[in-house]
Amino acid sequence: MQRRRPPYPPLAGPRYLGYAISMPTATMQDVAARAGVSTATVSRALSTPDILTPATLEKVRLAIEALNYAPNLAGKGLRTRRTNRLLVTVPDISNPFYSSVIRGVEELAQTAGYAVLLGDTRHDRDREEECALLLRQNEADGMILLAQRLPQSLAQTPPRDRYRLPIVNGCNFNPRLGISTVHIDNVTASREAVEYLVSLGHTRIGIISGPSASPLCRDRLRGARTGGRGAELRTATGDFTIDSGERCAGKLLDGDRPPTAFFCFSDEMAIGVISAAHRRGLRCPQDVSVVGFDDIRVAKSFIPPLTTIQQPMREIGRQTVKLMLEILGGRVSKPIFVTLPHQLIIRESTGPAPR
Amino acid sequence: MQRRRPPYPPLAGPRYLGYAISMPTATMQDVAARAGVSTATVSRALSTPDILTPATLEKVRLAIEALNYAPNLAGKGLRTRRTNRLLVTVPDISNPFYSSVIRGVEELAQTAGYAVLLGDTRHDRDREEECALLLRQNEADGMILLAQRLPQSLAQTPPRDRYRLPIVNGCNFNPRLGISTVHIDNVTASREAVEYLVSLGHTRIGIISGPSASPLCRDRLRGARTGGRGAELRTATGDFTIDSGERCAGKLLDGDRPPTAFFCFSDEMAIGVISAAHRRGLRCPQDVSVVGFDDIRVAKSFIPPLTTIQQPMREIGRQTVKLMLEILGGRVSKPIFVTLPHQLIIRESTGPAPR
DNA sequence: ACTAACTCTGTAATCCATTACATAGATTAT
DNA sequence: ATAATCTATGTAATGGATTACAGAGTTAGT
Repeated sequence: MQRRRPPYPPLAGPRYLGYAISMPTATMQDVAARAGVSTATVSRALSTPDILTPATLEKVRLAIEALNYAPNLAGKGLRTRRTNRLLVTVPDISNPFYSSVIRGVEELAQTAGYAVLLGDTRHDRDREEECALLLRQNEADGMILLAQRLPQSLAQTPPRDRYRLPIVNGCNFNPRLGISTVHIDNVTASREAVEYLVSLGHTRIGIISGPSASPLCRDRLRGARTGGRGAELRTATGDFTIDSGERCAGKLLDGDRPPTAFFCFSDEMAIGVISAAHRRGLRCPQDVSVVGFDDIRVAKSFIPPLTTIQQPMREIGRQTVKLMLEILGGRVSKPIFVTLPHQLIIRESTGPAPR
Repeated sequence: MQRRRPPYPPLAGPRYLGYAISMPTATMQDVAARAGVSTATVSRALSTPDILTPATLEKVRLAIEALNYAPNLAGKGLRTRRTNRLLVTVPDISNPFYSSVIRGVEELAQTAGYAVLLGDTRHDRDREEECALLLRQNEADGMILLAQRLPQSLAQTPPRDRYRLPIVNGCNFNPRLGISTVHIDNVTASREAVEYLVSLGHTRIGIISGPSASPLCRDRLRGARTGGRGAELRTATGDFTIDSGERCAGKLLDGDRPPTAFFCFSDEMAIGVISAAHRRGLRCPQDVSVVGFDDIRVAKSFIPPLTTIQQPMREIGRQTVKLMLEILGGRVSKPIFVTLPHQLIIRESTGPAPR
């Protein structure tokens, strides 16, 4: 394919080295020239083929084929002010809960023609702000927040207008923020988990929480307290990882009047708790009962299989995208709160309290 | 901030709804106007501040501040032909091995000023091709392949020129492809794992492999065969998930002369194997020994803690990015193969063969 | 047969930032 | 003092695609 000679000297910088050899990218102009039509027609052939004469369409099709043309999305995005990209922020991508949610996000995003930009914030506030900046720089059409904290820049918009922002929150439900959310009923779920432990006769229960700043954890704590009224609750704060679960459990188990049951805000922490107990010669569920949260893949194959609160992780991801599409389509006139069902799955990590 | 009135009617389409209220995006022209300079100067203030007079720089700084300006990356990318984005394809983001590698990718990419585009291919070939298309559409500067198969479009470039393509392969090492790779020595690692089982006295060993198409699995099979010479090897093919491990183990355990030891190509499959064994009343390691692969987070806290081949997952991710940066910088003149160290970690899921 | 109403394409402005080249003003050299 | 050399900025072309508007060619209406 011939490149038109630019009447003005092109950039001196190196052109895409890789492409130079393998994939000389044809532009729409090249296609237009080869098909003997204008670029407008080529553009229409791609976006609104029906309004073209079949003969014209065919000419364009052939030229596209011959040149192996693929539209440059930067050019398109510049003009349309759409990137067809969604930014997803997570505190830790290697956490199986988040990676499952992301899978759901990816699935629906892809179907809707969006690519997914990943922002692993590593629990770092600066990194969260950087991600928010990406949104302002038009790197993405919208942002799905799975990370705990909200970007500072959000604060500039008054709460009652925030529903219009292309921002959807996953998991952390806080109606006062005014942004749409997809979540489960954390209060009820936690209450049920602790009630179940109480019903097994446990009177000293350890609660392994997550970062206390997040609404999610506050809700779960509230639910746990309601469910555990009458029982003796001891709380420790982890960060959802196995290691933190192990650490927290260690602290409680080595203390005075150790709990006979634990309710953990993630399955990974539950695994850490069981592991810590195991190391101390305590068997699960005979000596300690453990309830997790999420029902990650490994939960049902762990030994013992974990009793846990199941969250529809993939569905949470899908629904955040669905909400986002509604917002981007301008079809939303108030914040929308989607509550998905959870379920207490009773397996073998829980049993009657030791007498 | 005043918007200049366009001499030509702007697009009718809806402007970014979300932004309309909260973040009216200033352009470089707005900044230039406010600072009383040209856009060229604003651009220079951002990219080469030293060549400007301190006074000018300050004027621009103030204007940027006042307008809360953030450069539009689409415009920038269009001109510079750089996106500062890297595409990473994975067969399954919810697989903890891949999500850990991605974490490493994210880390270094971010440091180098790149954003990460995620392509979860779900083991689907069409989806892989779609990702490859993204590269041609200038959605990303380079592609890091963690997915098994190589995109069809790669075949168009002769192998000896492929090192220039902005494509780096993670894990799947195949020198004949001609593209740079980061990997461990899968042959040796597998040999060591099986040799270790043999040294424990096991003579019937089950090998739980992954998709046989991938070079990675072929290498590991080869190593396993070398290490298991003399022993009786039985192979089953899974897809790295817990469920497939369970299924494969079931098949071998329920068959004739069941293995007393298993070597699995992923920790998740190892967990599946132990779970399947457990269901059949077989204890690990007393009745069956199991060796996994990867050393994912849960490995050391599983019960029993898994004996496994440790891969430096984060480092693999980081190194792929490092390689990519070299390629994008044009500093590479032949394919580069990086072999990172692995280590057999002996924990408690392996023991002497039952007599 | 002649105008009105459509259809299909083309022309050119536009999105935003970058940068080659031009130029005004300041500095140094002779 | 005059020419030569720098420095700091501005002007305007450019990247690639989209689309409002204009215009040529058809078809339909009276």
